[in-house]
Amino acid sequence: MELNQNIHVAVDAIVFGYTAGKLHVLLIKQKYGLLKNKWALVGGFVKDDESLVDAVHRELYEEAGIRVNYLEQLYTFGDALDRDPRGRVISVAYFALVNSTTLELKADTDAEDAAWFPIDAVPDELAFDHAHILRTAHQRLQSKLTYQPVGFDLLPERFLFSELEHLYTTILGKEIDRRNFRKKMLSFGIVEETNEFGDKKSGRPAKLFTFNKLKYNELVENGFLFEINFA
Amino acid sequence: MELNQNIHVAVDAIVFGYTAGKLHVLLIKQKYGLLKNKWALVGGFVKDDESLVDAVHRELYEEAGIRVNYLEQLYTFGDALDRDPRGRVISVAYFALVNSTTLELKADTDAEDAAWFPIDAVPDELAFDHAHILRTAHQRLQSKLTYQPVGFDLLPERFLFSELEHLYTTILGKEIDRRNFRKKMLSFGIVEETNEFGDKKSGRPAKLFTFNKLKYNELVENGFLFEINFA
DNA sequence: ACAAAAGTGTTAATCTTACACCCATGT
DNA sequence: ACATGGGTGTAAGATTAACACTTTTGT
Repeated sequence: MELNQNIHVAVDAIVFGYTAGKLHVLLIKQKYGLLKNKWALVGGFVKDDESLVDAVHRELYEEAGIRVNYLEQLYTFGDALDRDPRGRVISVAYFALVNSTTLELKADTDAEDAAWFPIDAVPDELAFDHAHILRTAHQRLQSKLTYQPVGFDLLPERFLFSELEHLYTTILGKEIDRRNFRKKMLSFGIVEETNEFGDKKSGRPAKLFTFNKLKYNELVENGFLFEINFA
Repeated sequence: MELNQNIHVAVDAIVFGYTAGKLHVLLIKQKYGLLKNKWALVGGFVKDDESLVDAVHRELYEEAGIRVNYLEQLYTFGDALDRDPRGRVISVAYFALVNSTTLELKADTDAEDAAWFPIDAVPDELAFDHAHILRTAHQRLQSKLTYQPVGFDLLPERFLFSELEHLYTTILGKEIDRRNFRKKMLSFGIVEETNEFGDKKSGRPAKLFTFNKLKYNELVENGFLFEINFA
């Protein structure tokens, strides 16, 4: 095309994981460039013959060696002309969730290091406008939690009800009535009791539950809306 | 930057207006190129030194001579590599609303013609993947209507309650209980009665109402959530 | 026996739904 | 007087919110 445009297109992924009862985010320490040694979101330039999602998956794999559980486009950051010191770059940001069982990471070419940070302990200064992007993603997660069953994508396939409860209270930063929460969540019919028990240090043994995604999709077809709120 | 990337960045705007009791969308007849004479959304390439929103406003002004009332980023379309026959182009799509009082249009350089189409009578074949983008935007409008007071951006500053009612039923394609709708809408305290009357052909004269945006913003600060649903 | 977390019901208050008649104007 | 759309209240049903004690296990 003869058009003389000099704008570059990147993708960035905000990957959330829930481990040790805390929300974590995946960051990469920059290996080269002006921002060397700063922490940044996983991301990079899109190839000419590659779709945006493919680019995200590629970067996630190359830079951190992970496959995500949930991925959706978040927002395209392209209003600040100087958001990248190397030139005009717009970033299509994606929001991703991984379930905490395998948080294995392998550092690779583009990254000196990849690590999970608790959301309340990310480095003060992130590269580019990534602090801003992260804030946006965190808000999206919070609101999404109430009207889409994304919490399950952060938990292992089998989980304790108390873990689910705790995930909600931690991420939303709100207290919750255990009885009402359980009643409401079970009333949807998308969370099922297994007959296994989780292993815990103390207290009464607790059953493991699973999320029935097929059932959920089926209900959605018929106009079901997931919604979980509490004062 | 030495990076050799050959991806172009465009913006497109889906502009909705509500006139004559119907939802309309703004389209432009292509003047040049392979898609000459096809109808398309307002849009074009982003300049190197221009933010994305600025690009949208510029295109809206250049191609249709309008200023919009509400604008938000919708989605970035960049997965189909062949969505634009001219090369690899990703489009950051914006969702816009204009209030129906002034739907003046002036055609200009990039467009042979600009016109409003009723949403249920858009041309069968739109340029690029614009039919798809339009569908996405239409869904966004429908869902947004229920949890954000965007309906007011489609109406004149002073409007009849029946117009508001009608806007909801038309756009959502649902029936509605007039009494319950009015009660709920008024209960928020963001719609105010003026002491003027609208002019109508027949029936009892009806008061004009206004949307108090300041009040709404104030309420939102304090955690208010607009929500309007009906079976 | 005690510490720790799991599991479980009821009631009051609020919100939602369904429903129909009178009112003010123009013709 | 009649046609047209505007304006209004109430009661039943559904949902949400508030609240505390018993159970099962490990130590």
